[in-house]
Amino acid sequence: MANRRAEKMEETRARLMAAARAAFAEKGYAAASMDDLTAAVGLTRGALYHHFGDKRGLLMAVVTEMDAEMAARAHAIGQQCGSLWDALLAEGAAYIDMARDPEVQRIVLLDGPAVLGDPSQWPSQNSCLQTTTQALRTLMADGIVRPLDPEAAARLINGAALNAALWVAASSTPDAVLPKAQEAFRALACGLLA
Amino acid sequence: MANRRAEKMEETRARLMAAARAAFAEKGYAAASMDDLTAAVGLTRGALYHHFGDKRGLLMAVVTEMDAEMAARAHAIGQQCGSLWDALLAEGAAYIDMARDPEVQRIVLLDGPAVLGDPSQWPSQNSCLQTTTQALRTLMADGIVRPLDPEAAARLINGAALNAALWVAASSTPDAVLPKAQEAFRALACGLLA
DNA sequence: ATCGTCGCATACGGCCCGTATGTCAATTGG
DNA sequence: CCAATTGACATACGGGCCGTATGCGACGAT
Repeated sequence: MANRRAEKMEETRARLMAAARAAFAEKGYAAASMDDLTAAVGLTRGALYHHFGDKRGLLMAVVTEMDAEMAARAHAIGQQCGSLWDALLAEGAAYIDMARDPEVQRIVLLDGPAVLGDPSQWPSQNSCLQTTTQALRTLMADGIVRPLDPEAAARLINGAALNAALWVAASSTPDAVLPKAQEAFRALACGLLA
Repeated sequence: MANRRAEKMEETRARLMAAARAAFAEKGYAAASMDDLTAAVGLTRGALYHHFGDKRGLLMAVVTEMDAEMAARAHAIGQQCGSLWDALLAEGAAYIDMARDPEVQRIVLLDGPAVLGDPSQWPSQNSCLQTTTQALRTLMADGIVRPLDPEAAARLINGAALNAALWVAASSTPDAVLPKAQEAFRALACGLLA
């Protein structure tokens, strides 16, 4: 069967992406050398260009993967809440929390937008944003949130959370700052209520 | 007098920064060639490294300049408002509006954070953030804004505005989207009121 | 068992950055 | 008024990295 070949191919692909996550997070996108990156998993640039086309393609693959992971995690946390509104708040808080991960911060929040452009136009469609928008739409229909453009509101909410996360992560005392950021986030979000 | 020499030096410095603003805005930081950039104003890389140390130093100088311009402009707009609260809202809206400028967007909002790190730790101290924080502190003392960490609230407000601006700028119909973004911003900000 | 396919390695050219060195004008001191 | 020095800027060099073109060897089809 042609299975053996495909399996191995998938494995090298996964190894390259894992190495990329580590290298991009540690050195930053620009300073990460493709030679070093591939050598770290016993391959060469040939494999990389075969799978991802170019350096940017590799970053896009990594960002898409991480974006999906973040969305899944936030969604799972939201599911555990009673009301949709509480779920929205919880997802925002979870988002802030996840951005404390240096890998997420550097790759998804800093280099991603700079290299790939506006997140809302990524192939992954920025899943976090999509779920938030949908939740807001429902909440507006139920009269819980005041009528606004759902996408605009989702954008601002996510933007606030994102910057809060950056602030927390860059702080010298992240654990002390985190609750302040989350409290301010909750206060801001209440501005959306009807 | 030693003046003549200093004047000429300042002029070349200004010419380099102007060329850098144009090149960084058009090509992006990574893709901007220092050879091309300096040649565009009739100089060589020698002048550049003499004045700014390295490529990053040039970006830092440009960002600092633009950041100061933005802060001054926002502050001027805020001054025209009757109440401090209105001023805060107006400054936020002005911030969103300014970020529609592709130069600001690319240099200050995208490449700046990616290359120089967290904006709140820039030498320019991100003047926008500073004024916002101070205004919030006063508003809290007056009981207009509910008690929160002023820096946290300022961070989130600015973050929301920033992302709104990116969204507007990346939109295919910026003029149609701008009012939606500004309305959503005002709604969010009301969450801070006591 | 042979041939084609393709995943991956190797080789090459070119761009760009940072530094070290050179040069010439302006300034200073006598 | 002139020589020495400073400093702004140009030129030259080395190294690294990316993208592409080419080569090879293994796996799968027939």
